[in-house]
Amino acid sequence: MINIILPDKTRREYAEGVTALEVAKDISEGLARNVLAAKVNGQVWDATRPIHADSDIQLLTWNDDDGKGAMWHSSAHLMAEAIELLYPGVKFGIGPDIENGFYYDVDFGDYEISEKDLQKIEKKMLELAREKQTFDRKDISKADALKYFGDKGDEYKIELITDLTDGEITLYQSGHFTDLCRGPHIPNTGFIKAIKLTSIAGAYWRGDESRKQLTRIYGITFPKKKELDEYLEMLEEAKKRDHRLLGKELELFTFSQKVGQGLPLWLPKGAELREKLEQFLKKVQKEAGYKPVISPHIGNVELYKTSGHYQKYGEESFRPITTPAEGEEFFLKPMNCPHHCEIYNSKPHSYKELPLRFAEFGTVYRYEQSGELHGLTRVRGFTQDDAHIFCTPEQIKDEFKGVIDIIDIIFKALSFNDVLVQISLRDPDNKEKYIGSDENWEKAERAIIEVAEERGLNAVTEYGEAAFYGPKMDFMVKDALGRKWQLGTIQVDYNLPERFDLTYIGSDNEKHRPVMIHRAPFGSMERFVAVLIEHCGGNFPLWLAPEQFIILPISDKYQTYSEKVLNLLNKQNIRGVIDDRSEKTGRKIRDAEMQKIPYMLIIGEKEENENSVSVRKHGEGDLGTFSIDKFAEMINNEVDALTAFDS
RNA sequence: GCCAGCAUAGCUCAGUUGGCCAGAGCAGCUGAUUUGUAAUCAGCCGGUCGGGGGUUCGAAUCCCUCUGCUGGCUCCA
Repeated sequence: MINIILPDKTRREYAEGVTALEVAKDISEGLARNVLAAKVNGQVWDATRPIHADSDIQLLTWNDDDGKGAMWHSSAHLMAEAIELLYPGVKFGIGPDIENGFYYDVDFGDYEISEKDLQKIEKKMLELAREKQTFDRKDISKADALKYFGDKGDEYKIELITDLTDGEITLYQSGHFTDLCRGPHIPNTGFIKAIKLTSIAGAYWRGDESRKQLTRIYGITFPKKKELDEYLEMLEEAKKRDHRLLGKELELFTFSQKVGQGLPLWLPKGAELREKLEQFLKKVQKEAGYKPVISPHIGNVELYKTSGHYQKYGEESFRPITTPAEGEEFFLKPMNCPHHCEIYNSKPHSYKELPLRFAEFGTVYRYEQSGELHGLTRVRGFTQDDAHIFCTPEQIKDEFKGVIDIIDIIFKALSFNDVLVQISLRDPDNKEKYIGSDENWEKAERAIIEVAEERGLNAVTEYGEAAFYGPKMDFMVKDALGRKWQLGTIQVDYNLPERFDLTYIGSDNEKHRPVMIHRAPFGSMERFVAVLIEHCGGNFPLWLAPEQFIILPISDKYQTYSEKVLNLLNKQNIRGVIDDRSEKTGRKIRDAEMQKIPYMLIIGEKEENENSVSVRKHGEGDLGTFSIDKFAEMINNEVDALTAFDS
């Protein structure tokens, strides 16, 4: 007999060789029907795989990420089976589960595969799923595995097996399909009730562009048809919120082939929005003791040789600009920090001045590969809401706190309520990869971890993810559709202070090396605005809306009064316009609704007589009649509610 | 950068197997209308069909090439 311990610490006795599924059945039939896989002593296992020793087990269902993983990984096998039946002789690469579904890389040989084939494969998959094929695990020796795939002519699997250790190789067979796989899998394919193959694309074998390109088919499956429908609806909604589409519709930004790819042009409304964001952050930063600095868009090659960026990126970036007479070389600045280091170096510093915080909305240019460019999220010219904090190692913790406060204020003002944090530390087994003293690293890493704990941040710690120059903390938000976006970042840097020979005079009258902290709460204005557009679907919070209201006069008889209202509101810093077209009110309302303008002020005879406005709220409808002052007060209250912060 | 797909008016899109001056709706302009909570009517303007080259009696349509966009891959100081 062996002991099985469940997550609630209850202990049950079973015969050796019991499976997680049998344990589930013993608890309740209903539970057993939902078990996709299990965790045995922290390791993911097939629900049907025998357990031979005392173990802690956790049953995994569709509600667990690992349960979904097992389901999608199994779906990849199911798809491979369908493909093999439909296109005999194809060869398979790898087919893992991913965050939203799964994919399989396939070498289709001479078959021509396009989007149209996906339906056919889906249909076959559903057919096979109904057969409730089990996934049977088999241990196999390396030699036998090589023989099996050798006979099949599957060179990709052979390459994979070659890198594996004999004794650790397993195959899984489901229906007609046998795959090299470490598992785990769901009990049978019957759990897969709804299937959607979402896209098809090329992918290099093992991500290496010198190797053959395989066809990657992405898909997702669900245990219920309804969940697939919801997922497809979410995709539709995401399409509607695409910032490239809304950017065009709401006239926020554009691109021009003539200006150059990846170089965004901000239109008046987009610029208004961006300026509001910048003004807000500037105000917050001023309160937090930041000093504005300004640096030019190019820098001498020597600057980047000192910073080290030239050695690392000089060859694969924009070519230098050369002066005609002297032949001096300048680079478009890819970062602001080298300039800021020289600002620091412009005079000697005392420990009493630290921390020094230099802030700049600095526009930088990076040569991104053309295939990488995407709307505003990946561009070649963008503006970082950058700042560099020069401080002592002891001050790192407080400075992190200060930056986190700023990030909190900003995320709150923009209703990003779901924030995830990643702490990236150095790889403890590979310390020589990093610059800076052991002591300093330990101090900084400890400070970051402590701050995260004290602030109760929803943080995960990744070892080996730090930059070579220091540990960092990255902020991710989940948008209204649950999609994750990486935004702000805080990074400790021991490298640049060294390279630029930054110093301060300590209380001991000796020279010391400051630590530098890079931080950008938004990340870049371009990327942030893109994420914001998609988060709110173009319905910007009132304080950011390029036009907060639009006046809709019933007829041109009320033009004078409309202008008076406009002036009164403008004086209170409320932004708006008048729609003085000779259109019917219904039409003006429709257009204003489509432009997602927060408030529509309808003005006719009644309003003019009583010095009021009739207010309609975007997406909600008629709010009734307000005096101009009352309306202004309402607007200002709404703005204050989000943008107020404690300094 | 690589693979695949796409590119017709400011926007969204039609344009049969190559064949008469390349079309529609919206936007814009002009006029009429003076309008009360999601589209008033009429007229007009607007395109060397992404650029270049080729095949053909004839190309938006077929071929080559360049540019850009989209989806992936690789990359991201």
